[in-house]
Order: sequence, then structure tokens, then C-alpha cells
Amino acid sequence: MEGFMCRYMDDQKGDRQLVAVHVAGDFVDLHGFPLGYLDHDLATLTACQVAQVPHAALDGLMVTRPNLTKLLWFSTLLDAAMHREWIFRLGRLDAIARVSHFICEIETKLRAVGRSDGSSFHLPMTQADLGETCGITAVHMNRMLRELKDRQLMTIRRNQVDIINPAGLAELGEFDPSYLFLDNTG
Amino acid sequence: MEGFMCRYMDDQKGDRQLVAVHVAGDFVDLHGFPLGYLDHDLATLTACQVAQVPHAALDGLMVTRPNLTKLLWFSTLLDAAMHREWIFRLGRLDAIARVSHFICEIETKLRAVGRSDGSSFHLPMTQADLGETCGITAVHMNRMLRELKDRQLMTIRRNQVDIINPAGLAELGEFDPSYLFLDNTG
DNA sequence: CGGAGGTTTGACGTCCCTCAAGGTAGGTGG
DNA sequence: CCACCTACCTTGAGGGACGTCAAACCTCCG
Repeated sequence: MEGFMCRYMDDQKGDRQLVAVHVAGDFVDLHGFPLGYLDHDLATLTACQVAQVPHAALDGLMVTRPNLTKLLWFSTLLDAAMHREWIFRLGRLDAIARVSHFICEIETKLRAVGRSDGSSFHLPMTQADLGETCGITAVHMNRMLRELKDRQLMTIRRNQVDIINPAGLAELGEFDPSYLFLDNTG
Repeated sequence: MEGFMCRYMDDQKGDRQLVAVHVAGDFVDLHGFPLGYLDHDLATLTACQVAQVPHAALDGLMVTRPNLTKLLWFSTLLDAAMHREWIFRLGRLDAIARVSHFICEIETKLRAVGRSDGSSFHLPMTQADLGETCGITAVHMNRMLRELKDRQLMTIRRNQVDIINPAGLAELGEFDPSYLFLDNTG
């Protein structure tokens, strides 16, 4: 309902890799319903307010409300589409483009729920968190953020993101929001 | 029904990033049903035999067969779980571990459909394909495969994979098959 | 026999990591 | 109100993993 959460997985050394970041309005744990258990971990990035839905209630919905079921299914496949985009980001983009891409994605998601005006928004993630998102170290994340500032594309200061040149940022991050299916979320 | 397919996305330079590899038995394009359209591309790696299911038939199933619907939903979330594992692989593992992890994953999937005996199987992917899967160049993939052979872990020759030391390969790739939910696929 | 696609190898460059040190801001207790 | 602590941010130097470029080779097939 409120706050920021993330999904992550740990490697053998205990280092985290974030696999998703969730904002207010997301149905976070729906994957656990058809799967039975969850293959990864959840954590909050801020204090959060969450609503819970018993699996039994979802089973009931599946029988009585196929259209609503399809919407829930849709929302989990939206997560899958974002996962694919993250794979692309980690596999094909260099560090600075990864950061740009992620910032564009989170801005788009926040704007969809009225948490961003298109240029400025609150993002409660440390540079270490951002590094674990983009598959780079916190030190290198710091250098990339400096470079984004130097290039007049965006700044982050005290969890506050300011996008100076949205088009330039999207271009650098090869960001195309069609995978977020904003024309279809109702 | 038969053959190998993959899902992929292109970057601005036209280089591919594979985001999934599908084997015989997978329901490949089910994501397009709730989503409405597909945010990525599909290609075959070999000649394939495919079965098609009209979306209208799936709509019918959702009304009359909620249990079967949940199974289909499950199968798409399995894809999502694999996507997460690919994110982890690209974000946290170095090149040789990425290859090991992928080989372990595809071996496990093939074994589940009787296409691998646990040590040997057919994998119709070039070193360039494997590179596009693991986010490294074909040249570096070649070096990693040589190293895996030198370390007595596995060999690939003419699309034939031979795993010499399965435990060692899984260890190197930090591979844990629980995300494949093999205890739950019926 | 020749060509195309795939594999292998070497030399060299660069992006990012590692390690280390210092700086900054907010929070807590004296 | 100051002292201190902790978490986070910033910067530098040096090294290593992987990319790039180029050439040779191998294998299949027409």
C-alpha cells in the first residue's frame, strides 16, 4: 500500500542481487500463490504498509471471477517482463547505461502511481542498493552517478532523484517503456 | 513439442541478449495471453515442431477449469523464476560461473523431459549463442569452455555436452535447482 | 575444390573491481 | 550544545577480468 520493497537473492559470499523493486500499489507476493513457495527473498527498503490476501481467497476468486484472475495473472507477467528487461540490462549495457535504464524504469513506475512528476521523485535506496540492482559495486555506482551529473542528465542527493534531461537519460539507458504495458493496466 | 527455441531482445547496436531457452514440452508463448502482446522476440535454435492454442480456447479454460488455469499460471511463473535466476547469474557471477550455471540449468530441464541422462545431452547452440545467453562475447565464451575442459568439469564438442563432474560444475556455478520447482510440475 | 559458418588463438586495451583512506550528515547521549 | 558514533558517500591507486581486433583453422556441404 505504501513504501518501497525489493526482491533479492544471495550468492555464496552473501552478496545480494536485487531482482525487483516494488513501489506502492504493487501486488508483491503474488508469485507465491501458483508456485507454492518463493524461490527468493523479500525485504523492505523503507517502513511499509502492506495488505495481505489469503491464498484461499485467491482460490475462490479463480472459480468465481475469471476476468479478475486474468488481471492478477497479468500483473505477475508484468513482473516477468521487467525481469526480462533486467536481464537485458545486465547482459548488454555497461554500468552507466544500467543506472540510466533503472532510473527510467523506476521513474515510470512511480509516475504511474502519482509518485513522480516526471523529473523529481523520492527513491529510498543507498548507492550500495543501487549497485546490487545494477550488478556493480557501490564504489563504481558512485562514479557513475557523478558522471550522470557531469553529463547534465540527472542527480541524486539524499534519496532525491532529479532528472535533468529525461530524453537523454532514456537514450543512454536504451529505455523503451513498452514492456511496462502502461496502456493495459486499467 | 520438439526442438529448441529462445526468447531474446536486441540492443541498439543489434546485438542479442537471450532471456530464455526453451526445450521440448515448454509452453513457449503463454505470456502473450494475459499480456496481450509480447515485449520480446522468439526464435528457433533448431527446426521445431510446435502446437498452437487459440487465446479464445484459453479464455474458455479460465471459466471452466480453474485448476488447469492455475497450472498454466504456474508455468509462466516458472519462467519468471528462471528469469530471476538469470538476473542473479548476470549480476553476481563471473564468466566461468555463468556458463556453469547455465549448463546446469539446461541439463536439469532436459533431464526432466528425458533428453539428458545426467551427464550427456545435445545442445544446439553455437558459442556465439552461449555468449549471448551469458552476457559475454563469443571469444571469451570459447576461453571459458576451454577452461571448463581443463578443469575436468565438462566439454562441448559439436553441440554435444558431456558433464564430467556434475557436482563440481554445480558448485562453481552456484547452482541450486529449487527454483525450477521440479517437485511441483506434475 | 571452394565457400560459409563456426572455433581457436594471440596481442592489446579498457572497464570495472579491490583495497584503502578520508569526508559528510544525522542521531544519540553526556 | 558538544562529542561521538554509525551509516553513507567520495576519491585515488593499482590490478584483473573481459572486450576488441585480427588472423588462422576446422568442418561441413554444395
